[in-house]
Amino acid sequence: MTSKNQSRERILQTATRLFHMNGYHATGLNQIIKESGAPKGSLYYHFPDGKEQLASEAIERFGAMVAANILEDTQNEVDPLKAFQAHILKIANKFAVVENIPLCADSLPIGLMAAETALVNERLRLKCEAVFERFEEIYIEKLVASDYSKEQARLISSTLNALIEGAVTLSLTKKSNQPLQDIVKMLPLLLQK
Amino acid sequence: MTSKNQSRERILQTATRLFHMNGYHATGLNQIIKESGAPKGSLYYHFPDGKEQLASEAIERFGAMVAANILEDTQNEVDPLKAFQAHILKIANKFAVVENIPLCADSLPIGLMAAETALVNERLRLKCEAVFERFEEIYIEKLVASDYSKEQARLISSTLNALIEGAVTLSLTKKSNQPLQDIVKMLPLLLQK
DNA sequence: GTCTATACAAGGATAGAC
DNA sequence: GTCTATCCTTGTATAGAC
Repeated sequence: MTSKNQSRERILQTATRLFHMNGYHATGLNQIIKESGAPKGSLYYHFPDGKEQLASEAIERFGAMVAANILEDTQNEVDPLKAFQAHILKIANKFAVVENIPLCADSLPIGLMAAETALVNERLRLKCEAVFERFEEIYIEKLVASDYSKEQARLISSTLNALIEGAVTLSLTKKSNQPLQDIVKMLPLLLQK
Repeated sequence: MTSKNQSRERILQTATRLFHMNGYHATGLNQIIKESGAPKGSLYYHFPDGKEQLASEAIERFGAMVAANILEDTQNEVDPLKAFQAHILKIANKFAVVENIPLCADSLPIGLMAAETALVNERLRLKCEAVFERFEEIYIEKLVASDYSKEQARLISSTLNALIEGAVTLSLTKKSNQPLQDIVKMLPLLLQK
C-alpha cells in the first residue's frame, strides 16, 4: 500500500520536474525511470496510459503547486498590487540559474508544455488550459475583493497571466531575471482602476 | 546554382514552419524532408551541422519575418499606442485556428523553441535571445521617437515583449484569440508616460 | 547536388516470469 | 508490484554510388 504509493510518487515527482524543465518531447520515459530510482517495471503498472497519462498528471500537479504559491502570496497582502508584485519577485528570486539548471523547478513556465501540446494533443492541451484558468480565478477573486469591477478584474487577470508567462520565458532565454523585474515595475500601471 | 538554392530554400522553409508549430524536439528531419518534397540526400549537404544548424537558421529566419512585420506595423502609425495595438490585432486575426492548424505560422510564439532550448542548447538559446532583443529594439525606437524617456521606453518594450509572447501562448492553449484581444484593451495603461 | 542504403541509438510500449 | 527481456518505430547521422 505504502510501497505502491511510494514508487508511484517518486515517478510522478521526477516526471513533473523533467517535463517542466525540458519539455514533453525532450523527456524520455527511460530518463524518468532512471532519475527517479523507481523500479522500471512499475511505470506502466502505475500509469497504464503511458507517457500521456504521466504528463497529464504532471501538469495537474505542477499547476496545483503553483496555484498554491499564488494563493499564499495573495493572502499575505491585502493590497492586490503589492500581493502580485511580491509573487512575481518571489519567482524572480527563485529564478537564479546555476550551471544551466534553475534552482527551483516551479519558476518554470507551464507555457512550454502548453505550446508543445496545444496543437497535437487535446488531452494535454485541456489540462494546460485548466491550469491557466485556475490562476486567473485566483487573480480575479483577489481583485474583486478589492472592489475592482468584474470585467476589469477579468481583463487584468488575463493580462497578468500572459505577462508572467511571457516574462518567465524571456528570463529563461536571457538567463537573467531582468524581464521579471521589469514587469514588477510596470504592474502599478496595469492595476489602475 | 539556382537548383542548389531551390532545394536548400525548400528545406529551410519547411523546417521553419514545422519547428515553430510543433517545436524543436517534436520535429523530425525525416518529416522535414518529406513535407518539403526536397531530395532527401541533400539535407546534410546543405546543412552539414544537421538539425542544430537547421534550427538555428530557422529561428533566424522566423525572427526576421516577425521583425519585418513589427516594423511595418509600427511605421504605418505615428502614435506608438495605435501602432502596437494594430500589430497585436493583426496577430489576433491571423490567429484563427482551423482544424487544429493555425492559419498562419507567424502567429506562433518564438517562446516555444526558446523555452525548449534555453537550458540545453546554448547555440539555439543565443539565437532566440537575439530575436527577442531585435523585437525590443524596434519597440524602443518607436517609443523614443515619441518622446518617451530611454528608461521608460526600455521598460515598456521589455513588458510588451513578455505580454505578446505570453498572450500568444495563452491563445494557442485556449484555442481563442481572447487573450490577445485582452492585452490590446490594456495597452493604453502600459503606455502612459 | 542528389540518391540509396544503412548504421546506430533512443524512443515508447508489451509480455511473461517472479 | 516488480523485473527483465524484447519488439517496433522513429530519430539522427554517415558512407558511398551516381
